[in-house]
Amino acid sequence: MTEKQENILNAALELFANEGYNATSTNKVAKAAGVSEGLIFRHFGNKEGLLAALLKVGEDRFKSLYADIVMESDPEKIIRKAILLPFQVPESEYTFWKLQFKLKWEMEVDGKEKTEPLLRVLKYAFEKLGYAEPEKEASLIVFIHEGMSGAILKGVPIDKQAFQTFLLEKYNV
Amino acid sequence: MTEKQENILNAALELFANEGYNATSTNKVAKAAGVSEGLIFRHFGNKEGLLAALLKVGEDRFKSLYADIVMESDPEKIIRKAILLPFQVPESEYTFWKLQFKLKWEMEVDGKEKTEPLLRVLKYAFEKLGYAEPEKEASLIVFIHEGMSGAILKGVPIDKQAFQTFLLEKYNV
DNA sequence: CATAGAAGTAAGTAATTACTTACAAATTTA
DNA sequence: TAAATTTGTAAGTAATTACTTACTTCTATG
Repeated sequence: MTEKQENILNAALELFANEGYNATSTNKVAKAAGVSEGLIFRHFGNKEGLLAALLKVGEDRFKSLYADIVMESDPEKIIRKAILLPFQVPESEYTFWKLQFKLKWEMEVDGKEKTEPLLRVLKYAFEKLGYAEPEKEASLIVFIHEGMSGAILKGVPIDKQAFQTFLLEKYNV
Repeated sequence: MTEKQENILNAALELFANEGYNATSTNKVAKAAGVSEGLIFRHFGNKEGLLAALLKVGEDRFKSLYADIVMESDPEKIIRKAILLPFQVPESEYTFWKLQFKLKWEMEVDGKEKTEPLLRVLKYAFEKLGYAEPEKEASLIVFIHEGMSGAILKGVPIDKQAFQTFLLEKYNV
């Protein structure tokens, strides 16, 4: 991974996440990266390849985000960790997650299968704790995640610390 | 509003909502509407004007959606109606709402001020009912709305009837 | 019915798009 | 150090883009 290659990826991430994939030309990316346009195609084949390279990095980020919680066995801790999840994303990664959310709507990158392991472990946790509707409780957590994270990433001002406490108390965890 | 004008609006709605605004050329809209491309510009000025015309229709739809709940004074009924809100959107309007969600991410159409009246009335209701954190409870409802509606509009299969009951019981309304 | 204005079209336009090609410089390998 | 490969660029390309122009057809009204 050369320096210019990283410049391209950084510029593309910034532009795709803020202006959108379709609204960002390869020309714009090249200029922002301080690189000739041809180099993008040399390294990534085509515009989609550039996006794919960006999303590849994301896979690991998803896994490391879910890893800790999926391996947990104590149901209360599972729910606690699940609730804490969106609050633990460092602000330095917001651009990346904004891209994730944007693509979910701009392209048909569903992300449905990405939340699937989280849903499964949450369902298990709610089951163990005797909730009447464990599957729906699990979905509800994910919906809250999506709604709240979407708002945060779009810049709606939220007292994250206070909201985190609010949710933890709601679920007694 | 002539017939061809409506054809343009219908075609644009369908294409913008499913393929995205930036990914849809005026040429594509014209062909889908069975109309010359020039007619789009005669009637709507430019591509943005076409989008604006589409969103104008939406304002009324927002208002009629919120009207019933904002005028309610009984706190329990407010919460009940707020929860029912997303479930009452007829499937025939899904394309329109998909466009709303898509634009929120594709352009910087925030929609923050659109949920503001709902937030206010919900905060009032939770206050009256003695909830400790009425403002956060209100936000939570909106987050659930956004997360759930997003999933539904993206085609994730959900038993809407069952989930509606689940939420109503959770809030005892 | 005459005529003005609105509705509609076909065939353009310049600019931008994603992508290529031909070639040079840097770096690795033998 | 010579050869091969990789990294990089400048200047293209054809296709597509949003939008215009010049013109014709419809439709309402005095």
